[in-house]
Amino acid sequence: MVQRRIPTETVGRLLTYLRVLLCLAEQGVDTVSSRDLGNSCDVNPCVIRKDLSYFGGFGKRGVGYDVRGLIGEIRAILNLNRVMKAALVGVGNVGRALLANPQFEGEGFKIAVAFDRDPDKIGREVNDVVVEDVAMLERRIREEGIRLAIVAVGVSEAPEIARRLADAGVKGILSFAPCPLNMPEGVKVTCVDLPTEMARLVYYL
Amino acid sequence: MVQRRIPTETVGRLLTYLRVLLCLAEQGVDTVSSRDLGNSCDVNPCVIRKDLSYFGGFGKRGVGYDVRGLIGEIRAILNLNRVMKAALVGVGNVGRALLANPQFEGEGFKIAVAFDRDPDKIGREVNDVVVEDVAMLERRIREEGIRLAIVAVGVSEAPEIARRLADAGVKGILSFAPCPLNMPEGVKVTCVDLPTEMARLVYYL
DNA sequence: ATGTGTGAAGAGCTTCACAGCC
DNA sequence: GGCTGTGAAGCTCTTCACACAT
Repeated sequence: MVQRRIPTETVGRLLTYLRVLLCLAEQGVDTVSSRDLGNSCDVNPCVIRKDLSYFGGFGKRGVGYDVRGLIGEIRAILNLNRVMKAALVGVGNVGRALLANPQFEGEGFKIAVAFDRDPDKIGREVNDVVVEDVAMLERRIREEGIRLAIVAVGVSEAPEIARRLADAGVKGILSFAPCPLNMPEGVKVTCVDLPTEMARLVYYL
Repeated sequence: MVQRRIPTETVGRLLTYLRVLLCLAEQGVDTVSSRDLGNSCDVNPCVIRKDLSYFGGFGKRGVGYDVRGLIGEIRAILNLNRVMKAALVGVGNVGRALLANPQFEGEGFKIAVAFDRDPDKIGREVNDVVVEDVAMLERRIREEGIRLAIVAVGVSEAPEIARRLADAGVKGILSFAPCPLNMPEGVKVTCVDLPTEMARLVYYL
């Protein structure tokens, strides 16, 4: 696996392939061709072969790709072979749903700490995670060496929380607040915004 | 507003601009330059000016863009000026959170019908929407003329539900099930998959 | 026969640089 | 002085076409 120049688009598509491959594996499929994978991912087969060839030849000519093998290769490329600790800030509707989601655990993520400001919630245990006081945020993030966080608080608090997370050493934030977070260089933010996703669909109607 | 050849990327960025502009408007900001907007969106100012110039000159030289005016223009470009009806299938954790989310209403979407298969849920009212039997899906979708749907059911049911929605005339699906839906040509699917978004962040760590 | 791997050609997007306007 | 609007240049990504392996 030689890591050369990788198009940014490729990274996004590798994630799509991984998602579909995990489904195929669960269905007991052993081998998949770039054509079949392309159909499921809505991606041109040429693109798939090119994407994978950036990292080496994982397929067998005349046959296709070994599903489990390819899952491993893509995980290696994307640094997903270890379980990664994450912090959750805000244990409301969204936060609780995330804690309850078994998919995270299954795919290499572990919500190791959760914070809220509500005294009624602090100390409560949700899915093996004890909710802690948000005042402890910086200290606990540093203690646990956490670099990934999920922000599930309101718009009025999100920018402040994000700044504190970044100061404490967090490098990646998944935010559910529909507002800009203005992070310093080196901190990557992904905003999960459902009305925006709906609007994107509208454009293609 | 002349609609020429628009890069696909531009559509995605227009959505980002819109999100940030809505925040600015709420903060009472009247005017914004491509540089300031670029900082908030993490996009090069040149790109913003180019994106907007595909549709006409919305800015004032030496000044910048009128925030409210630009919101209107982008909404017009993306066909977001009418309230759009949507269907929700699956009133579980995620489904209920969506029904409770006031953001949808505020941004031009109205969940007009909701379906579930659980007899205990059918007939219940959640945020002014009565949960209906999923058996009525095709009929109600056609009656309401709905073209947009949110799929919040499990992986085992999602492909079947999606197929039924497409057969009933739905053209855009926002899915929370982490599996391929294999839709026919002409139906656009967006998959909201949080572990995948987390994995994307990991790559940039 | 079937399907991958890959250089080369082609398409599309981004950056540049500066004219034009406030 | 400041900022937009836009052709042209530059670059990256995608598509093509075919050699090569099974």
